Amino acid sequence: MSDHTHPSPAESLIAAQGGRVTRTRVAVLEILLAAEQSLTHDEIGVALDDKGIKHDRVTLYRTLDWLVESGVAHKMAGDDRARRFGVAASGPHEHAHFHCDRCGKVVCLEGLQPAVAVNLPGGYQLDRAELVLHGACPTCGKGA
Amino acid sequence: MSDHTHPSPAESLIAAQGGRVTRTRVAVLEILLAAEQSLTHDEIGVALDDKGIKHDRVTLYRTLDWLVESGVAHKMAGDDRARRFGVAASGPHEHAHFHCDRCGKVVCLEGLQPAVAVNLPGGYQLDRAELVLHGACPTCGKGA
DNA sequence: GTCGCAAATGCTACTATGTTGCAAAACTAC
DNA sequence: GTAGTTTTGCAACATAGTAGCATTTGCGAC
Repeated sequence: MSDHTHPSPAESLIAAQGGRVTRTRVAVLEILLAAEQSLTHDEIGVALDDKGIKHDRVTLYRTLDWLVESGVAHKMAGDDRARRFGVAASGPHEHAHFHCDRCGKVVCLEGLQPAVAVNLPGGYQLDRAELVLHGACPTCGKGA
Repeated sequence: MSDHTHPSPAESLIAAQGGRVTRTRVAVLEILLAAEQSLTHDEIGVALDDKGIKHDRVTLYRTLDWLVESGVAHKMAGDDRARRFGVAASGPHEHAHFHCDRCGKVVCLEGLQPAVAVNLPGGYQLDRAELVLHGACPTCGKGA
């Protein structure tokens, strides 16, 4: 489908993970890269429709799963039962999330990881910390 | 069912919220109070069976919902799609959670709230912070 | 004590989210 | 172009949570 004059960043990112460059993966990754906030399966599916990319619900799940396993994307459980996905930027998992309680959007706050120098009680072994901030995003905070 | 010689802490806690003292609510709250970790609907349902309390799945959902709305309990989204519930101790929402990546259990770490002196980028209004620590709990950490 | 009312329960059915298995199609290497 | 493996698409299934409504039950009034 793709002629050799398409060196898009999404394609090379997928190829670097040792995966096949398919139209679905490229489209999904481009959507994730363009989005400033974490997206649900449903939102990505709609964006896929806008692009005119034929897709299946299951394929989308598997594609997202592959992206997460490859370390390209990251998934997180929101307030409801829908998981959200976003591109994992430079750092590994070391970034915080901001959840707007009004519009429900979730944005990734890169480059800020507080000192989680918590005094753990027993023999707890800390591996990584996940910080979720709740409040109002700039858009919603301005209106109210 | 209950004679007036039953001044259990769970009963009085429910009554203090202006709710009716039913066997289901009392039993659920006692289970939550006795549990050291957050429980899923399913786990609470099993515990309810052990107590011999007849219950319905929907009733359990509504009971937990009521407890959360009353401020007695708090709910949180875990790694999978199952929400977990625990009793909200002294503090409001100001406590961290520890998630064991091996056994999947979630415990509430009371009395530790790190300095979330995060420099928020735009006009974000911080309301509250939720900290989830990942790693191994004492039981799992010892075994491996 | 018992009567009545509102809250809570229990049931069925339904929606939403995510998963599994397998055949067909597409991507990559040769 | 052909072969081989991955990925997709479809259908069915599994799990988590919700909605509506009739019945029961706690609780106050009488």
